[in-house]
Amino acid sequence: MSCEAEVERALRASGRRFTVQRSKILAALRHGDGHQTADEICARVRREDPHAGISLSTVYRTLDTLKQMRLVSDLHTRSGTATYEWTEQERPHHHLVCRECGQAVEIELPELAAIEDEIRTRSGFEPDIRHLGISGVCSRCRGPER
Amino acid sequence: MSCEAEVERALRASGRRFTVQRSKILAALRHGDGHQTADEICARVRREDPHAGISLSTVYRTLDTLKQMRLVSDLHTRSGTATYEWTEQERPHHHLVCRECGQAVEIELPELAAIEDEIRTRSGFEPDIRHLGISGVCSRCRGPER
DNA sequence: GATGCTGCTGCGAATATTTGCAGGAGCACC
DNA sequence: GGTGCTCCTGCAAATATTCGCAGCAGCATC
Repeated sequence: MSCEAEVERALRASGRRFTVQRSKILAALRHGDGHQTADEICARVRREDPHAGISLSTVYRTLDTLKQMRLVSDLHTRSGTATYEWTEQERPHHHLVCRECGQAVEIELPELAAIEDEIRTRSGFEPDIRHLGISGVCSRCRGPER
Repeated sequence: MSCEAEVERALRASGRRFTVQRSKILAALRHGDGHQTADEICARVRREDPHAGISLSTVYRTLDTLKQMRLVSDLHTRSGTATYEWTEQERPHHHLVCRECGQAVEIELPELAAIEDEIRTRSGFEPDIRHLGISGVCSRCRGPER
């Protein structure tokens, strides 16, 4: 899913439309450095194409759509602002979010595949564990105490 | 941690204070049926004690504090409003949140303990996987399609 | 039981996010 | 290339959540 055409196909396949705005948001998502807020995405779109303004609502709505299509995942840290990132299908990863300092670190957890199977078998729910936000305390914040 | 006195002790131990407001929010959290929004908690406090009003900011702030103390966990579904619940330390559980209909179902996943160890060993991060929101598609929403 | 330090609260304002509605624009079909 | 059906967008308003600040209230200490 590295090419815009594929996203377009996916959108069409689910009865959605491929619009100029969506295309631009897509580009912004992929040109960005991973974790961007809705506001940043909006600003980036405007920067890359100063003429075509785009409304923040549209950014939120598009992100929501892409989230439902699993092309984008979001992360709520303690900062009060959610960040979004393009889901690299090649390398799923998760985030360890420190409860103390709010820092988020990436980690890969291939072991989770087994849990997915477990859920699928036990409840009929089709889980999508490709981007968890796991809370806890990072080693730096734990350090001084113990 | 079923008794108010214990929470009081935990608060004190971390240099925080045990206030009337916190006590009431605590009660509301435990008298409620599990998943309440900040607004509902605020309303419940006011209902149980019409005299002492309590501000919504305080509810949010207290929830944040309790979250940091791991006594409360939150869940963001697609509805745009977060819900909070008292963390039953006796029976950790997780939520399967359907991407289509937004419904959240509880599930127990003791297998996650192994993943916690894995994270701890590999990164020094002390994870707290006691209440995950796992997104996916529930069996009901999957049903009609296939 | 008075005092002082500092965390907590309430309030209002600032942000973040969602939603209703009317008009515009994809896209399938002719 | 025109038509119609819907989905999508922009805007503004509604909600949800956080934050700054001044005053109040725990709690430790005397």
